Amino acid sequence: MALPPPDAARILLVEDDDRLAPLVVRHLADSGFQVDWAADAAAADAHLRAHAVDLAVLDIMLPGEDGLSLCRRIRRDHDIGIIMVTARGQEADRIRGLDLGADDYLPKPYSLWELEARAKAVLRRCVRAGSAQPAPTIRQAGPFQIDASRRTATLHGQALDLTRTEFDLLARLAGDSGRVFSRDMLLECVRGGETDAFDRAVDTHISNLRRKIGDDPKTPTFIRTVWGIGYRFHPS
Amino acid sequence: MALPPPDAARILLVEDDDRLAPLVVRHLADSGFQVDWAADAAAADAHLRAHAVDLAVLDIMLPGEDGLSLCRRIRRDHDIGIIMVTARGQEADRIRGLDLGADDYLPKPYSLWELEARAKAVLRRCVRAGSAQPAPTIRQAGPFQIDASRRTATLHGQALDLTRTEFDLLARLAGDSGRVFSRDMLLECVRGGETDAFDRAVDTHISNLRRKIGDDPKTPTFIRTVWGIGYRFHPS
DNA sequence: TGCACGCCTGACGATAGCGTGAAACACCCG
DNA sequence: CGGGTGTTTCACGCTATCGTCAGGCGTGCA
Repeated sequence: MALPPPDAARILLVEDDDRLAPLVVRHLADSGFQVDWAADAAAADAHLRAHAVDLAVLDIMLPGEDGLSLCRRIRRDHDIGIIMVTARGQEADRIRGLDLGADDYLPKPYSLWELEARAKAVLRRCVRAGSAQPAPTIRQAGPFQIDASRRTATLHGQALDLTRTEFDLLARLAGDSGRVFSRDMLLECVRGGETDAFDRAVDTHISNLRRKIGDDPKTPTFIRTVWGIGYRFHPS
Repeated sequence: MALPPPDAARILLVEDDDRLAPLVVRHLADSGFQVDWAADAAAADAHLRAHAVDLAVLDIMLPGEDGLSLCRRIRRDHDIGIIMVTARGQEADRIRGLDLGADDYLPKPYSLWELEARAKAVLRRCVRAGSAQPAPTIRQAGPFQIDASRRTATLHGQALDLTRTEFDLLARLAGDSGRVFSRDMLLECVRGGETDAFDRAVDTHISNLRRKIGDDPKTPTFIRTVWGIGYRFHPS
């Protein structure tokens, strides 16, 4: 196993399965990360207090305190990326994980390659954006160009006629390509926190938005449904 | 952040560093410039095609196409000032030798005041050199001509009889074509921040202004309503 | 002091856009 | 393959928002 470079991103894997964890550690380490492994929430907490970490990969199912409340606490106390890992058939948990501030989620079983790719994506976003999220006034996302101060969006140079909500949704999604957003997160972004609307209203806006940008909902190119979770934007 | 004056020079910052860029934008805006921020060359290109810009500040290190070829293309296609920002001091000499047509060079790290000073210097030179440049206080926006110092406005050469507020509104809106202004922003720049008027008062002035410039409120050409947000000026 | 002008406000339709429910459809899991 | 759950879409009622008008008020000027 190659020694990671001194400036390698530091990942903390929180996973109680002691057959799986060493494999993950090994793979991520081979990919150039500096990886530590905690088997439960208490160990993770202790490690986070003692060491700098850039990204936490949390299994939801943990002995003792579960990954959800750990996620919430990490998000509150540390400025790091979070990827939640969940066993299949835990839709509610997955959804809540995102709302607790996870940057991405990964259903089990996942390929190590997939985890590596997502870890890199999240780290890229974290390093560049930090916790604050200043957005360029002009942003290019694939064939889209989104101008925040003018509230205009173009696709292949063609101006889009979007409503307020549609524009806000597109700007939020495209502003963080690849990141998964739950409906509640999107609602909050779009309505500024206080609204009593059902999160299903987001579906309607996404539907309208897809129609306006010519995205076939059966095989969407840009705005992709993450089943049971929400939506993510894909620039290509 | 203070709103820049309507006749402010327009700067396009092309910088991919999400931590640095907002600081620069903020500082330049506070210095009285109108600033837009593009995170990569593609976004910058698109913006330059669509909007008037007086000065581009380019980072050499950009994702995708680098700042050097972007600089060359801007120099070829647009008659605007260019300041290149280089990552390291020694590169500045090399860049200078390449003669890409930049008007000035700034090595990183630079102070915001230094950038501000150089921007002003370059803009001064551009204004002096370009014979086609209108006098500083007079701005052309589509068929409108707005003279800030004399506080007069003409449409197709025909003088408009505007009240003080109407003129300020028109000057502010037309001074940054396409940009969306909320009623609060408009109120603030018209009343200088000290007023307790309802933002709906803006609607009345817009209504009166539209009548005077012959803009049908159902299908406005120049002053367009952005539903739920505010207003924007469109020169065509 | 009286008048003219411009600004603000409140009221009143008109309407764009939003949220909701229902129905059709797609997807996951056993 | 079938049940259950999540998603897409549609039409419709509702609300927030907008455009306009008339009236009151302050200000500047003659």
